[in-house]
Amino acid sequence: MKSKDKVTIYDISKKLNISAATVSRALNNNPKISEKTRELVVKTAREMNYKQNRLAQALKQGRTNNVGVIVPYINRSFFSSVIRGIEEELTPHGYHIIIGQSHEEVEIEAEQLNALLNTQIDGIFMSVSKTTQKTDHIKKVLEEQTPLVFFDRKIDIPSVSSVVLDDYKAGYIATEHLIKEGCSRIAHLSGDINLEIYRNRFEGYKKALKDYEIDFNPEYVIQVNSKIESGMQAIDDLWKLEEKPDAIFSAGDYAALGAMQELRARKIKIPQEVCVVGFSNEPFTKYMELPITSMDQTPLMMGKIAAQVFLEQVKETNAYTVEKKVVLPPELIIRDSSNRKLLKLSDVS
Amino acid sequence: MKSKDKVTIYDISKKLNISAATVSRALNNNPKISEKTRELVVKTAREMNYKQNRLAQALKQGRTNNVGVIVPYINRSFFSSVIRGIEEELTPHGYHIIIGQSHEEVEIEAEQLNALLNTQIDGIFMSVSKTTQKTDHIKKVLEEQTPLVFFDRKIDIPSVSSVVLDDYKAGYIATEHLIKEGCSRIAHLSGDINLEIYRNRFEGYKKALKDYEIDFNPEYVIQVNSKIESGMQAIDDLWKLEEKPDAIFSAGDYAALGAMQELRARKIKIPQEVCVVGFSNEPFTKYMELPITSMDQTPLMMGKIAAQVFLEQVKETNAYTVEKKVVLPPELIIRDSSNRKLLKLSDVS
DNA sequence: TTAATTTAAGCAATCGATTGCAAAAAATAA
DNA sequence: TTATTTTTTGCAATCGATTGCTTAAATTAA
Repeated sequence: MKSKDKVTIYDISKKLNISAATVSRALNNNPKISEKTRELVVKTAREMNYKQNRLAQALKQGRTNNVGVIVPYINRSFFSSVIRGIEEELTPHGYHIIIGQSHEEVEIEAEQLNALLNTQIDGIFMSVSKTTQKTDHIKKVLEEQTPLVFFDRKIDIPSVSSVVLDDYKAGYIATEHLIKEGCSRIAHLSGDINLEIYRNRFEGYKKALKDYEIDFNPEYVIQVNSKIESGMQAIDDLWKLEEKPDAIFSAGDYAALGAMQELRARKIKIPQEVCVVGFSNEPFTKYMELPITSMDQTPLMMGKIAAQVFLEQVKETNAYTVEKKVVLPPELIIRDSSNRKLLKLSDVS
Repeated sequence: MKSKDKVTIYDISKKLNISAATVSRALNNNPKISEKTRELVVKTAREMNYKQNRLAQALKQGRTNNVGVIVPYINRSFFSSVIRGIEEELTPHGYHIIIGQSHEEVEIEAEQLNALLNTQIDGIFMSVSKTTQKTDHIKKVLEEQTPLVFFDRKIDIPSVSSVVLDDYKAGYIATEHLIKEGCSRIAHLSGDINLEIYRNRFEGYKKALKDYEIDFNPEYVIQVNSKIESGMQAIDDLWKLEEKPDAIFSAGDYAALGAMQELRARKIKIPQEVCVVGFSNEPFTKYMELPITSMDQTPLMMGKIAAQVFLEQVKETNAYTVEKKVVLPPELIIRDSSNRKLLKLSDVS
């Protein structure tokens, strides 16, 4: 597994009795090289099966054309879709993507970040972990002058760009939708309040209640994680209340699913008695027999835009870092779990 | 975004009035360096916030500690889980993963492969695209002496290791399960026969029929893709037959889902009238109200084992390439869509 | 105290490609 | 034909870390 007898520009230069500098220039279409030699070099390079060593080039030029992406887990529909978006936008520009998972642990996140910086990547995309409170490890990235773009889960640091969903609006829209479906006792299954995104969804929820003059009831707010069980537990808790909710707005699809399963187990009809709205538009929400209304976060788009922000940033060569904060509009995908109107129309089944 | 005033070993050597060689050795725990100087260097390095430039190191040592992974799409539960497995196994060894998508196009696959080779990765993991027939671009990897490990979708090339599922057995088990549930007219929704995995599943299906003395009926075999619609279409076609099937074994979960939706639309009871078995154990199969029986491919495990095979391969320094073919056992996850027994027991709902 | 041996540290080449500056070659003008 | 300008090409340094070989320093033996 060693001694890869790689062809270098020196091999080509020796064969043609010219200097390596000329070979390099010829291959890079430097105008100072005559057409004849260029063609000769290119032809010979092909014949000798020459492959440029991007490592050496990177060392000399100071750029690797690699970018790093750090997410909590890559096998989550949302994150892998964002990565796909980034990849599709960046590949045409010659970039490659190196991925790392933080496993929602800030320590691992810091390690991964450090390792990526060592590797001399040209930029970093990241969605912070739930446990990320301190920002020291992230500030180190900035000290290195490495462009950083947050997506979805950001931390507010001056001069750092980000692409996020308008979670406040999303919370508002979801709640408003439920209100318009005739619900008034709307419970909210919130995510970890440590994360800005969940705070915003919660705030949007409260604002909608206020705008429609519905009293906010703190008992209707339950904190859940992204496990199905926590959604079931939430229903268990809520149904101990005097006044049971008539709608659930969950900040996550898995909790929404758990809630629905528990509701069904209790023979509570969805959406007739209780409407349910989830968040993330995970693939399964669509495929259920009773498809779940959910908030789409347009992950592909998010990835592409994050990539564009990065590209702009590296283009602005000498410029001061331009902070760019992109906020994407959420899109509520209304499905049966909260669609009473549809039910009345097509009362087939 | 330029002039990253990076600290190098030369900066450290200047500050301490020693040579860069000594600094390098000290940082690498070379025994030829005295304890005093080692400590001094390490301490100073930390103070100066020195970060090793892995690019320069890689250039010198001829290894980058980067490996490439090429999959059709990364935002598919199966593939992203395999990648996660590879990542978890390789990160402790200091490796990083660079990913690329082929979009199921052999041309893109070849480009990605080429780009990765340029980047000087230390190895490649790949799952070939559906359109991959020629293997020229893959043989180039071998010429470069770069370790290659196929996972799931492989191509038979001598001396190349692979980690795959025992698809033949999987096909057999799934079919046998259906037979034992009392089904005898078992249809098979097959994937693209160009891929070995689908051929094997099909063969396993046929063998099970044979072993249980059920006549193979070619009319019961329909080729589908991984779209829900093709599963619906398949039912449409099958239900035009004189003798309708009483079971569906789909080589993919999405087609299975489509089939179930179409069956339900036709008021055909699952599993009473028709049993359904899918393949891949996509997350949604579990979350359905009528959960779908599916074949688990243990993707995390597959990724980890592929990584182990790679690690062994690079460890065997001078050895001839050792071809290693790992075949993982499939695991049938039996759920309601094919579980008539359960139905009789707990006839609650 | 001097010679022999061990230990620590430095010199300089190397990995492969790039690029400013200088030199050579070719083309043009005088 | 010679001087001048323009094109081409080459020299050598550079990016940052590593390592074989050599030299210097420290330690031990004589």
